[in-house]
Amino acid sequence: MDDKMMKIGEMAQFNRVSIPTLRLYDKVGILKPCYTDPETNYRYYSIHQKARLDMIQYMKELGMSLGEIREILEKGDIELIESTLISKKRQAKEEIAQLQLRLGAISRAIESVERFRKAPDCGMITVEYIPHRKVYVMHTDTNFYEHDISVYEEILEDLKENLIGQGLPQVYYCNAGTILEREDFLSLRMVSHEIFIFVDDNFPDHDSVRNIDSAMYACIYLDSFDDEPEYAARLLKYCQDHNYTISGDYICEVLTEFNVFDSERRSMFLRLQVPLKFR
Amino acid sequence: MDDKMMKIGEMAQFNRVSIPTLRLYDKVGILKPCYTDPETNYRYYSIHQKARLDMIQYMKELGMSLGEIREILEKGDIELIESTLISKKRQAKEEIAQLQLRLGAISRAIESVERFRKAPDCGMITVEYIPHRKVYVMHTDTNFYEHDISVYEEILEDLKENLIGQGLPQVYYCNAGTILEREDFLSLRMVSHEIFIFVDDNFPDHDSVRNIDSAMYACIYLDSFDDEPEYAARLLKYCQDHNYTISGDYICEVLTEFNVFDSERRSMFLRLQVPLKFR
DNA sequence: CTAAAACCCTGATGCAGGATTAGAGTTTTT
DNA sequence: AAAAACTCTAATCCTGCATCAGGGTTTTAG
Repeated sequence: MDDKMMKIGEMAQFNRVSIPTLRLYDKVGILKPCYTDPETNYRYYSIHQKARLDMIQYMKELGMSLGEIREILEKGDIELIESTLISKKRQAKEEIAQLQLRLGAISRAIESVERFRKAPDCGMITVEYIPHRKVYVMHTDTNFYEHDISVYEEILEDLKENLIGQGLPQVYYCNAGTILEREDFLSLRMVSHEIFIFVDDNFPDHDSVRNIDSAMYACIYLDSFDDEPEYAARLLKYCQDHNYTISGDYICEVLTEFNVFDSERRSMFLRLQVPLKFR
Repeated sequence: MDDKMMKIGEMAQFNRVSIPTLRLYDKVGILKPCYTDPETNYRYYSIHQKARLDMIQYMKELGMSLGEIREILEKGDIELIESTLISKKRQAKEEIAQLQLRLGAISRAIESVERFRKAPDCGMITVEYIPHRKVYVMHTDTNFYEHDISVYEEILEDLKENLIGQGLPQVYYCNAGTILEREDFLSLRMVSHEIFIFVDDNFPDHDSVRNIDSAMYACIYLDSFDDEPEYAARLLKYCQDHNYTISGDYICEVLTEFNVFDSERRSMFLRLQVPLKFR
């Protein structure tokens, strides 16, 4: 015989797999040693079995589970091979798409952290240019300014449900905010029935998607939802003192939200803002 | 108290997670219920804990493990958050790259199956146009035509090692082949010291990478390595009978290789080919 | 030839992030 | 008060191995 029998260690080294792996493959039945000593249970492999091991490794690289590999090897059916490959292709595409979304989300999170580190002090008022943004808006029956935090949590949960219902990845859920109509802000009536989250520019257009035009904004920074009415009033006073013309709706934007510092409540960093029109 | 205490079931439903998940989060210490009845061990959650659960889910979507999440939640350190995010970003990119390669490999495998299904009979001779191809070549000291299959297996293993050494994904390993110099083929000397595999067109250029120009080829199909010399002779005779001018090296190309049909040896589908020059 | 080194065996456990189930206790509804 | 609905702990399962522990086998060195 030209068949040089190899013990499991040689076989493993020859194919750059581990010994436990070969034993596992034996157990699940995808690569049985061509001879097993009935006395000692030692496994002996033939050089020809390398071909099969190659095939197994190749199929694994294609993303197949050992179960799928076994099925294919058992049936040896070309149709099954093809249908499995096609399903693996779809799967790989889906995973890539998922990871792309994740990557985007991570990048936004990193940006958010950066913003947090360089955030101005609470109460600081600025006038700054804010580029175009896109938001996904949900209308609510209740005015959450009238209620306590638990209502806000519920509404947020509704928004999440809404998004998932649209088949959108939850990963967009990060920075939520609210919108107050211009007139309400001007008279400091804290009444809002709109909650939103920011979405990518390439987010598909939709009834619930609203574009917020770029503009100069008067902004005030704060770090708690509870203080919003007070800070909104300060912002309004600032605009009046400077004779600025408020040209659109008021936005309460959650810049960052790290629930890591306080296990009890949300700890946030907010920016209240109103668009201005000059001349 | 405006704190409505929720039992685990309500909390789970409210946040669309499973009950075992909440229990797990309790156990690993990333989300402890705000009150646990010491008599019954019932867990009671506050609505405010939703924020933290949101954060956990968000971090999970970013690809963090529960251990990493715990670390972040425990330390609440912005530096740690940022470094974790950055490492997750790198990780996600790597995974995407891996999946892209897999996707390409799957597509090639599907093509290979297609080719197998529509393959001509053994012994069929054709003259066909074959587009440009790129191969990764390895030179060998031994002439594997002189030896039996085990030497071929070893050389193949060397090739694999070679590829991995280059940092190339093993997934390219699929269709190998051999090259015979023109003169050797003309006198039917089966002597080859070159084994290769096909690589993508965008594979980086390299000493070992060789381009095979597009051309018309005389081809013969067969399904076993053992018959190669006989079929090579038939191919040569065919070319001579038709007065074709052989313009380059002979290639033995493995079209498909399914080690699923025969657990003992490689079962393949081969195409022997020589480029022709007309006029 | 014998002792030591190197190998091999089975079977158990661990990893991650839960799902599922069993058996027993608790709360809520009828 | 009984039944239904809920909760508890603890165990087991999933994947694809890695890593023991405890005990046999083969090979090599002296």
